[in-house]
Order: sequence, then C-alpha cells, then structure tokens
Amino acid sequence: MSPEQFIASKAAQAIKAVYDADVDASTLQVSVTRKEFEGDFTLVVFPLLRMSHSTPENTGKAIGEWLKANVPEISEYNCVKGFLNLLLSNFYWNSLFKEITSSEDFGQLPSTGRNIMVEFSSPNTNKPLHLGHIRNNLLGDSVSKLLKAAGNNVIKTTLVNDRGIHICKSMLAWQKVGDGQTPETSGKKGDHLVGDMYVAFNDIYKKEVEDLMAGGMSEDEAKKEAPCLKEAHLMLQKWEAGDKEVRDLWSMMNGWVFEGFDETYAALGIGFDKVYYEHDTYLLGKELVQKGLQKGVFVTDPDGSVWCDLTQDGLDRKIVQRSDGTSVYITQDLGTAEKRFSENSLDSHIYVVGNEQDYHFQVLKLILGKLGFEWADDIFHLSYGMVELPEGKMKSREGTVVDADDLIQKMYEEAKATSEESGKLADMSEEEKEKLYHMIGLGALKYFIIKVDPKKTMLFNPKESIDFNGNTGPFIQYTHARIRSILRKAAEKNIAYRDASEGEVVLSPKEIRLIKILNAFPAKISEAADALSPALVANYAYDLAKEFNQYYHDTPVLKEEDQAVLSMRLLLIDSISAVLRKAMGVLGIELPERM
RNA sequence: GGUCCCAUAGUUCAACGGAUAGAACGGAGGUUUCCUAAACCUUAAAUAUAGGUUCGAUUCCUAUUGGGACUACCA
Repeated sequence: MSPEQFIASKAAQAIKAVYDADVDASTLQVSVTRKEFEGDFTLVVFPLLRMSHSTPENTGKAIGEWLKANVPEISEYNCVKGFLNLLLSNFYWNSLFKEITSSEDFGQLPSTGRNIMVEFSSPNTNKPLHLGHIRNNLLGDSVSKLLKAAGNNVIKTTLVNDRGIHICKSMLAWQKVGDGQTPETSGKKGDHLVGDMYVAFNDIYKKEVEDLMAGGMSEDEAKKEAPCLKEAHLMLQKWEAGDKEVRDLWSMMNGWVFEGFDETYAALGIGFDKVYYEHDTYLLGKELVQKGLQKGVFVTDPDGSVWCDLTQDGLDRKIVQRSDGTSVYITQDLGTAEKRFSENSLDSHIYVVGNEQDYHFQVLKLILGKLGFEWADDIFHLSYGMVELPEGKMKSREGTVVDADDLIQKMYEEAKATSEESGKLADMSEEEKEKLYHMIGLGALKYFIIKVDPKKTMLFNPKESIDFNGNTGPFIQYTHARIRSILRKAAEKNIAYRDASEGEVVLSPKEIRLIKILNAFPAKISEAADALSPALVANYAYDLAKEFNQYYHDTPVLKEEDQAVLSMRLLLIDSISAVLRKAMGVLGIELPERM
C-alpha cells in the first residue's frame, strides 16, 4: 500500500470515529506536502466540511488529533487553512525504504493481461525520415515501453506506405534521369536516393506544366495533362496489374529505402514487433463497404461512389469508395483496424499520428461505431503537434526540412565536442568514447522531444537541445554517472552496503524527500500510461536527478562514519540510480556509468 | 461555413479543481578539503480578455481575441 492510500484509509477511519460518517477512502485527497510546509502528506479537508459541519481548521484538528492518537505511524500533525499536514514517523520511512530497495523489479507494474497495439512511424517510401518522424518514432517507442512497464502486452507495429502514385513518381524519375544509380554507385543512403528521385519528378512535372501553360493551357488543365503524370498513372495501373518489369523496379527501389530506414531506426534505437506493408493491406475494407451499404450506414450516389453521411454528427459527408469502384485511404484503415482487432484479440489500439489527421481519426472511429464494432471506442489517436524550427515551420519547398540522419549525426558531433572539451574522459578507450558520444547525443535529442506534452506544437532549437545543463537528457545522464562514480569509490574502499540495511536509521528531511520521490515511481508510471504521456516520466526523472544533486551537495555521504547511516545513504543513492535507469529506459534513453 | 487543437516569466517547458503558479535557459550576484563545478545557492520576471460554475479555477463551461491543423473520387 502506498503511503497515500495508507493515510486515506486511516483518515476514513478517523472520520467514522469522529463524525460517524462513512467515506470511501479512495475519494479522499491525499498528496505530498508542499516543500514550504511542515509535513509529509496532506489531507485536503474542504470536501469533508459537509460531514463535520464545522470550520476547516476545526475539522482538520479533530481528524489530526484522532490520527495522532490512534495511528502509531503518524507522529505529528498541523492544520493550515483547510490542509491537514501529517508527519510520518521515522520508523515508517525506514520500512518503506526497505520495501523499495528489496523489491526486485520496482516500477514494473503487475500484468493487466491487456493486449495493446501501438502503430507508429508509418513512413512513406519516397521520402527520407525527418524531424517530424523523429517525434513520432520517439513517442511511439516510449509509449510502447511505458505501457509495457504498466503491465500490458504491447505489439509495436508500423504500416509502410509502399505503394501508390507517389511511389510511381519516384520510379519514373529514376528511369528518366536516374542514370542507373544505385545506393552503391551513388554513395547515397537508399532512402535518400529515392527521395531525390521524388524531388526530380516534381521538377520535371513543374517544367512540363509551365510548358503547357506557355502553349496556352489553363493552369488546372496543365496540371492534369502533364505527360509525366500520365505516365506515372500508367505505371500505377501496370503495378496493380502485376506487370513484372514495374514490380521488379518497385521491389528494387523499395529495398533501397528499407535498408536506409533500417539504418535510421537502428541509430534511433527503435524497432517493431510487426511490420505491415500497404501493398498487402490496401484492398482491405472493401467488404466493409458492402456491409455498410446493407446496414444503411453508407449510401451510393448516382455516379456509383459510396459515401457515409456524418452531418448528423456535425461533420461532413465522407467518401469511402470512388465511382470507379476503387477504395480510398480511410477504407483501408477501416479494414486494417478490423483485421488487427480480430487477429490479435486487442483490447486497445493506439495510433501515433500527427494532429493533421485528427479529423481522419474522428471519422474513422465514428464509421467503425456505425458499422457496429464495439471496439471502435478502444481506438486511441495519440495525436501530436508539429515540430517547428526557430525560423518557422519546416517546408520541403524551401529546403528547411531537418533530415533525421543529419540531425542524429549532428547531435553525436556536438556531444563529442562538448565531452572532449571537458577533458574528463582521457583514460577511456576510443571505443568506449564513441559509444558514450552516441549515448549522449541521442539522449539529448530524445529527452528534448519527449519532455514536451505530445499534443503541443513544439519548437526544436538545435542549439538548445544539445545543452548539457538544465532540464535535459545529458543532465540526467551526468547525474547518473556521478552516482555510479560515488558507488565505485565506495567499492574501492570496500564499503558493503547492500546487506547492511538492518535496523532503524534516523533519516534527514532530504532523505525522506528522496524516499517519497522514489516511492512515487510506480504511481507515476501508471499515471503516465493512462495519459499516454512519456513526458510525465521525463519530468519525474529530472526532478529525481535534481533532488539528488541538492541532497548530495550538502550531505557528505562518503565521509559518514556511522556504518548504518553510511550504508543507508549508499543504498539510497544506489536506488536513485536504479530508478533513473528505469525511468529513462521507458524513454529509450541509456545512462552511462561514466561521462 | 464546419470539426478539432493550442495560448503560462524575455525564451523553452511544468502544474489529479487545492495552499504563496513550479523548473530550465538567458540576466544579476555568490559557493569548490565526500563523487566529476556538465554541480549547488541567492535574485528580478508570467496564467490573452470578459463572464459563469465552486469553499477554492492556469485547470471545467460560455463568449471574444490571437495562433495552428483538418474539412480531396491524395495517402
């Protein structure tokens, strides 16, 4: 039982004894006492006034008095306005601390038995990954880890957008101006090479449109009539017909892209349990159109196209099948969702997709509900905001897109430069140093992005992200390294502390504070998992690291002579480093032993 | 027109409806005989506006202002 629950249950008893009123302990508000007041935990008494028919002060006093008299763990109380501050005994903190240190996988919550699928990343194969994808990938990966820590079975998945007109454009450009280049001959990463081809197509297209307009055609018409676009459509038809030549080219170029993506994923340290390819799934959902028509959920227009009328729900009409009988994006998504729920017996499905698709998911859930799938409500769109740069939004046309590979490389270089400048790593092997630079560079990037509430548009300032001070990944990494360093020092001095935690030690207020923070970790995991917000865990880790620094600054741990106290302190900081590792592990950030 | 999201120090971010709205960066000043000063301490500085609900509102509701996204027989 957490201290909060413990106090709430005792307070419920107190209310029963003093006012003869029954209250559910879980409805009582107990929180950690704010720093500036004396006490460990605080009970908010305002909601109890209707039972006590008295002033907040008197009510608090009466409950506090009863608790002090009847609960041995509660040693003191004071009441400020409507806030009853309770002090717990030293003995209580000692036993709580022992509980934390003796629990094997502290922070791993018991299994819920729930199966949750998390879809994220879902790249297009005609563009290399950029900063926006990084936010998506980091969110998806850390949310998955978070849900796992909260006791769920998690299936990480991605849907690769590997077919369609846009792919044909890249293929066509490669045939026209690609000069037979391959990643090997060009020295380019596969995804970048194909991305360049996509850009090349657009250049050709633009020129053709201009030429047609110069010949007297209107802009709208020219955009439709450009020869290269027609060729691309022809290619798509061939692809759909299974034309061998087109399919071979498609396989080859996609292969390049996947190799490139794998490299980027590896650099980010993320992966998937299951990969779906759109060429396997794009026909899904067609039978749902029939089902919807039978149920009267969909209607057919005179031209043969099929629609879902959502005007009753305050939205517009949504097309689900074109007049030529082919399906659209949302149709696939309907089918894919059905397939996934039934094949994996999912309890929940989370889609990590940018907020530009809020409307899409609103429609998706609505239609699934109308089709009679009760799991429509178990779909969550983890919507995140755009990443902007100090200069403004990223625009591919203006060449301001921050490429993922470039950024990762830049972070590494910055970590290297700063580390070398500090001169603390002189005795490390080159191999260790390389590893460390990657750890720091990536930690900085990941933390900077994850610490922000997902739904907010965030500003990414490359210069600030690599800051080693303040609320940053490297600060936490550094704090961890210092703790490990202290523990190494203790080992050198042959100070054993793990088995020496018998008996009661007098704990300082700062030590109690640290124990409180450590104790809050499982609840924080649970809260963050419910809110699908890794940012909560990030900010928790920062608080813990900061608190350690403040504690260590004025508590001479290694100089302590009393063996029992020394052991307790070493055990305490050891626990801090363990919890830091677990919290940062949820964010996919490694912590070094030295830096 | 419709749907949705956002608005907090100079800047970037916090705050289950709870006490005097927290941090960090930047600014000003200070601290090194426990590990590693990439640290710590002190200091100035903010809830867009107007109503409402409540014992209590940054948080919930309504309106206004400002910013963003979507609203394709694209994906």
